[in-house]
Amino acid sequence: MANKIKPSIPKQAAVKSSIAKPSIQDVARLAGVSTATVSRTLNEPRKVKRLTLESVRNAVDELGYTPHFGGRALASNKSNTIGALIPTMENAIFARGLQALQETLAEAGVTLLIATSGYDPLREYEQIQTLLSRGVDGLLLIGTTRPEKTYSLLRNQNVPVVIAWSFNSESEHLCVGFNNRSAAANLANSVLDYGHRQIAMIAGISKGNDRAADRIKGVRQALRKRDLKFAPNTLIEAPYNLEEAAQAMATLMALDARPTAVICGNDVLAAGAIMSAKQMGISVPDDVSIVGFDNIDLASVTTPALTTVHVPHRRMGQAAAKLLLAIGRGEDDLSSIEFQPELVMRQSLAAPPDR
Amino acid sequence: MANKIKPSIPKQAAVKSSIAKPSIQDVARLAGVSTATVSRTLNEPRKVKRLTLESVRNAVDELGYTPHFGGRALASNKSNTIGALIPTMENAIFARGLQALQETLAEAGVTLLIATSGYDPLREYEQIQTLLSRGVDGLLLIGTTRPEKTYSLLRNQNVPVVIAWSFNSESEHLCVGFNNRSAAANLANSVLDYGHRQIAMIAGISKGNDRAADRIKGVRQALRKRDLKFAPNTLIEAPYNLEEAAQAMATLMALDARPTAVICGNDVLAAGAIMSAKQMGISVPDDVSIVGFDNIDLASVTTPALTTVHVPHRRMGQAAAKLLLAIGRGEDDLSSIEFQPELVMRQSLAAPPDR
DNA sequence: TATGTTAATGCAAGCGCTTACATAATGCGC
DNA sequence: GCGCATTATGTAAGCGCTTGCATTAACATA
Repeated sequence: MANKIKPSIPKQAAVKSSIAKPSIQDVARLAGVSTATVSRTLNEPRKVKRLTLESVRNAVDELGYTPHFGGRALASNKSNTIGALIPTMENAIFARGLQALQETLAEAGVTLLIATSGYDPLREYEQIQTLLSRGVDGLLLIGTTRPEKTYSLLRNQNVPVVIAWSFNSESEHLCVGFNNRSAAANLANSVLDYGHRQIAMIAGISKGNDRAADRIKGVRQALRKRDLKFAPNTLIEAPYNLEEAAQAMATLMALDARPTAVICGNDVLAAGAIMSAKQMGISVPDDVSIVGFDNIDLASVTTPALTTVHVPHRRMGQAAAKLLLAIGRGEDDLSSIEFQPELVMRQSLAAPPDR
Repeated sequence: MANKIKPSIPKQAAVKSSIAKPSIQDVARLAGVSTATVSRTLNEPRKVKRLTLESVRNAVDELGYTPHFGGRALASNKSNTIGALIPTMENAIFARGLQALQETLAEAGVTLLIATSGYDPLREYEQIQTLLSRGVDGLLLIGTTRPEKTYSLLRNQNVPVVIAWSFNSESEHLCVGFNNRSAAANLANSVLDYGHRQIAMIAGISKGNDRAADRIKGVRQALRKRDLKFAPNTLIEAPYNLEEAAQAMATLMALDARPTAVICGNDVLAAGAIMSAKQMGISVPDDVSIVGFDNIDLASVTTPALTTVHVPHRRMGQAAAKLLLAIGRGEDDLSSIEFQPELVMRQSLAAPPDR
C-alpha cells in the first residue's frame, strides 16, 4: 500500500503522482503565495489579509491539506500534546477520568496521547520514554509509586508532570487526587459503626499500586484504632475482575471464623463478592455485609446495591487537564488539588447477624 | 546530571540553560562519533561495530536521550503510529477492545493514538485530520456510517483504514466486526421463541451510529418475519447510561399495552431497565423479560443476570491490530474478518406471564 | 606488499514547518 | 501627491533526524 513518491530532485518532477500527501509547498504554490503566508494563515490568521486568507483556505480545502505534525513540532518546538499514562483502559475509573481529561484538553486545542503500563513499572518507564520522544508538553501519571529511575528520567527531561488518583502533599509533582488511606479508613469506620468485628478485605493487588496499598492501610488503621485487626487469611489481594473476586469471597466464606463484613478495594471486586455470595446462598447484607470503593455504574446495579465510596473521576480528569494546561501556559503559583470522596450508603451494608 | 548546553547561535548562546533536551548531536559529541552513527545505533545496530555501539549507548544513557519524534517522522516519513478514533472511552466495549488493540500493537513497537468523537460526525472529521497530521500509518474507525466528506478525505490522504465493530462486505475499507443486524435478529428470535408477542425496545441513539441502527433493524426484521411489529411508543432510543434507560423503562411499563419483553440495544441500557423494574416492583423475568447486548461485566452482575449477546471485543481489537500491522508491512491479499456473536442465556429472559 | 572486498563511519542533503528579518504594499494626514 | 507608520508578504535559516553516497578502516587473498 501507499507507494509514496516524492521527487526532491527538480528534474522530471512531473511524476508527483496523486499519492503523495500535499505539503505546505503545494498549498503555497496553488494559492500563489509563500509558505510563510500559508503558515500564518493557519496559525495567526489575523496577520493575513482577508483576500489572501481566502485563497489560501481554498487551496487547503482543494488539496485536502493537513499540516505535518512532525514538521510543525520540529520547527516550533512544541507539540500541543499531553500524554497520559494509565495502568489500563479496562478499568472504568480511568476510562471515565480520561474521557473528561480529553474533553477538557480538546477545548484548548490540545491532543491527548494515551499509553498504558499494565501496572508494570518497566513498561511504564518505557512508555514515558515513548511519550517524551513524541514531545509531549506535559504528562499525567497515575499514583506516586514508581522506581527512582523513573523519577530521575522525569527530572532529566524537565517535563511537567501531574499525578492523579493519589494525593501526596510531599510529592515533588503536583497531584490531583484524594487520600485513599483516609477514605478507606472512613469506609471501615462506617462498617465498624454498624457493629461488625470480624472484618475481612478483598483488596486490589497492592504491589506497585499505591491506591490499592493505601486502601489496605486505611482499613488497617481504622481497625487498629478499635483494637482490632485482620484475622489470619482474611486479607486477600485479587486482580481487578469479577471471577477472581468471587473466588476470594468463596475462600473467605469458607473460613471457620467467617467474617461478617467484607471490605473490597473497589467496586468490581465487591460486585464479584456479591455474585459469589449469591451463588453460595449467603444473603447480603443479612449474613454478610459487603462494601466497595469508587462508585462506578456497577455499584448501583448489583442486588443489593453497593454501599461504596464515591470518587469524582470526571472532575478529577477535568482538574488534571486544567492544571496541565495552566502549567503549559507557564503559570506559576499552582498547587495540588485534593478531593474528598464521600460515602454512598446503599443496601449492601447492615448490622452483623445475631449469633 | 548532565548540564546540557546547546549553542545553536554562537553569540551569547550560553543561556540556553540546563533545560534543553539532549539531541542526537549531543549524544554524537559525547560518544565521539557522527550523528549518522548514533542514528544507526538506534535503528540498525547490526550495522555498527560492537565497540562503537557500546560507547553510543553509554552516551545515550548518560544524557537520558530520547529521540525526537518529530524529527524522526520528518526524516523517515513514517511514524510507527496508528490512530484509533472511537466514540467514547466511557463505553466499556471500546475500552476493552482498545486495550487489546494497544497491547498487540505495542508488541510490534507501534504506538496507538486514541481520539474520541463523542458520536459527532464533525468532531470525527476533525479528529481524523488531527490524527492524519500526526502522520499515523493507519487508522481504526468504528462503524461505517459517516459523511461522504469524511470518506473522501480518507481517500485523498491515502491512509490505510480498518473499520471495526461493524461488518459490511460492501465497505471500501477492511472491516473487523460482526453483523449487528443479524445478531440482533437472532436475539429477537430467541425472545419470540419464548412466546413473547408484545415486544418493546430500548435502543441506543441510532443517529450516526450504524451499530445501534442495525440492532434496531435486526429486531424489526425478526418481528416482521412473524407478522409482528413494534406497537406505538414501544421503541425508545436512549443515551448510553443507566438513568436514561431507567426512565425509558418506566415509560414503557406505564403503557396500557405493557410489553412482556424489552430488548435493549446494549447491556448498560438493559441494566438500567432492570434497576427501574426493580424500583417499580415489577419482577424480571416473571412480569417482564429483559435482554441486553455486548456481554460486558455489568451483564453478569445484575439480578437476574442478563441474557445477552456475547461480542468478543478483545479478539476484535487484536484482529484489528494484526490487520493494521499487516497493511503496514505492505501485505496485500488481506480481507475483512467477521465474528459471530453468540447468545448468552442467563436469567433475565423467560416465558411471558399468563394473562 | 599490493589489491580487492567488505564493514564501519562520516558527510551533507533534505523531510515540512515556523519565524526573525527584510522588503513591499497600503493607508493616512496633510 | 508626499512622507511616514502600518500592515502584508516573502526570504531563508534552521528544528532533530535519517539516509544515499563517499570515504576510510579492516581484513583476506594473491
